[in-house]
Amino acid sequence: MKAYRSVLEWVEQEISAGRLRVGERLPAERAIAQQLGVSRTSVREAIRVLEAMGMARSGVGSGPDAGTLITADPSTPFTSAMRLHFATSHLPAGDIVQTRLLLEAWAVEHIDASSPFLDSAGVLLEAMGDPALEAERFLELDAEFHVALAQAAGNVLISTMMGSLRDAIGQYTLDMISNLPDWGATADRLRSEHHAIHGAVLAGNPSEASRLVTAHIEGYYREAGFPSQVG
Amino acid sequence: MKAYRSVLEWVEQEISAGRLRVGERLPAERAIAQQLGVSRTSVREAIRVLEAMGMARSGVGSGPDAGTLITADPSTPFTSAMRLHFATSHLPAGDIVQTRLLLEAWAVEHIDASSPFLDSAGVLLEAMGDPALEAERFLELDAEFHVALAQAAGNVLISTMMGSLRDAIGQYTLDMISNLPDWGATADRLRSEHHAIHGAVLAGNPSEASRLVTAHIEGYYREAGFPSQVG
DNA sequence: GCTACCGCAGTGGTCGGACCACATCAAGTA
DNA sequence: TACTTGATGTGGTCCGACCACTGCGGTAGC
Repeated sequence: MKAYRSVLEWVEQEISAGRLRVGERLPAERAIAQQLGVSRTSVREAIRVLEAMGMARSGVGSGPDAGTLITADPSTPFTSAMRLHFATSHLPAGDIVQTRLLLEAWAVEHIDASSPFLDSAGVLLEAMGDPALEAERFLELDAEFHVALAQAAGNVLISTMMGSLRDAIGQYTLDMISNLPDWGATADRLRSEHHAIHGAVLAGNPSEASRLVTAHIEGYYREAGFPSQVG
Repeated sequence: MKAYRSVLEWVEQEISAGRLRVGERLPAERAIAQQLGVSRTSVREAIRVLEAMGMARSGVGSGPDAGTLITADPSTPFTSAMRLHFATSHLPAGDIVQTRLLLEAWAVEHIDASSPFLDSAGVLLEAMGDPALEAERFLELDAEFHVALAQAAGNVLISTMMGSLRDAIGQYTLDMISNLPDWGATADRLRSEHHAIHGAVLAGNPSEASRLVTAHIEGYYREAGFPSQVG
């Protein structure tokens, strides 16, 4: 058993047993090392892993932001893992787009009409209306809009994965703009499609919203000449 | 910029540029440290993170298994991240089951009938036929069967996530057996449902397969008294 | 008495060096 | 020729040191 593994196990046990809770602080590195009979080096390696898992966040100094805090941010590992594996070319972009399509269609079909995230989506919609918007900024807002819709469905796992998928292929999607014959025209089309989706959700028509969002995403990638078949 | 972050960035750049490929070896820790002007400690912290991401595997000694190898195993980060976050109770089991349901229904609906994974699924089906099987072993084979089906759909991301979801709530699912009135009867029902799903897939009836697999999963959790509503 | 400053203490961040366990390979030896 | 043994290079672990940062409290100056 590697030393840093035993530290990870200890932390996981403490969390599972409820002795460590999200928002609380881990003991100081030197204290953990002494308690578990390992070196501070090994403790630090374990904390690095926890950090990569979105389970911890370290801060120097004293006071409320100091020490190592237990967090619960599932998006951290998803995003970075997806990005890295996408970089190895062992995770095809087509698979990512396909998955995004699946999650997103499900999400708009299961939206809670009273969710405050629907309002956030509306605000983003307005922000995207600005015709002077740069393509890059537009796509950022676009991504936020879609994630807001997913959040309105109330499944943290699905909305988290969706956001991470979008992040992983963000640069990729941006690069594809150059394949478009007329970005302005495309942006206009995306705007009206967004409003149609938002409208269908507000009108309580989930199946129509699902149909629209599927066509919306497929349409964009098709227009931009996405190399692999989706949907 | 933290030192170990710069090491991670360097590795990611090397991979993106194609100078490091999956299956190749990373330079020795001491060499990387010298090249990037950081301490070996920082290099090791970065490698720990890569390991947690399923991007590397370290081995001691000399020879083919020695050194740090670049790998591409997306299931590693998903599984451990999901397990940890599930442990914090910030990731509801209901969300996990719901997601699994979504992915699995999609998978059986998009199966490539010529995929060799369908044969693996058949073999697992036979193995599960043994009436002397322990419940724990049965559930393991069950999980493998479902993952095999997902693999037959050809989307690595979806099959990977499915396997990880199953792992994350594996212990949970196992504990739920004690809620069942009669495990033997349940196992028999699961067996026949598996055969029906497998049959529908082989018969080229994806929508029926999707319906069956949804009922299959929902039925099990409902019977075991799953606390939250699914589907 | 009040205020501004300064140092103390405790945190994570980084470093260099040391030693170990392990696996291979080549040189030396029987 | 066959076996032994040492050299070499890898990751695994530990230690001790020092730095940067932050908050708190005591202290000097007003």
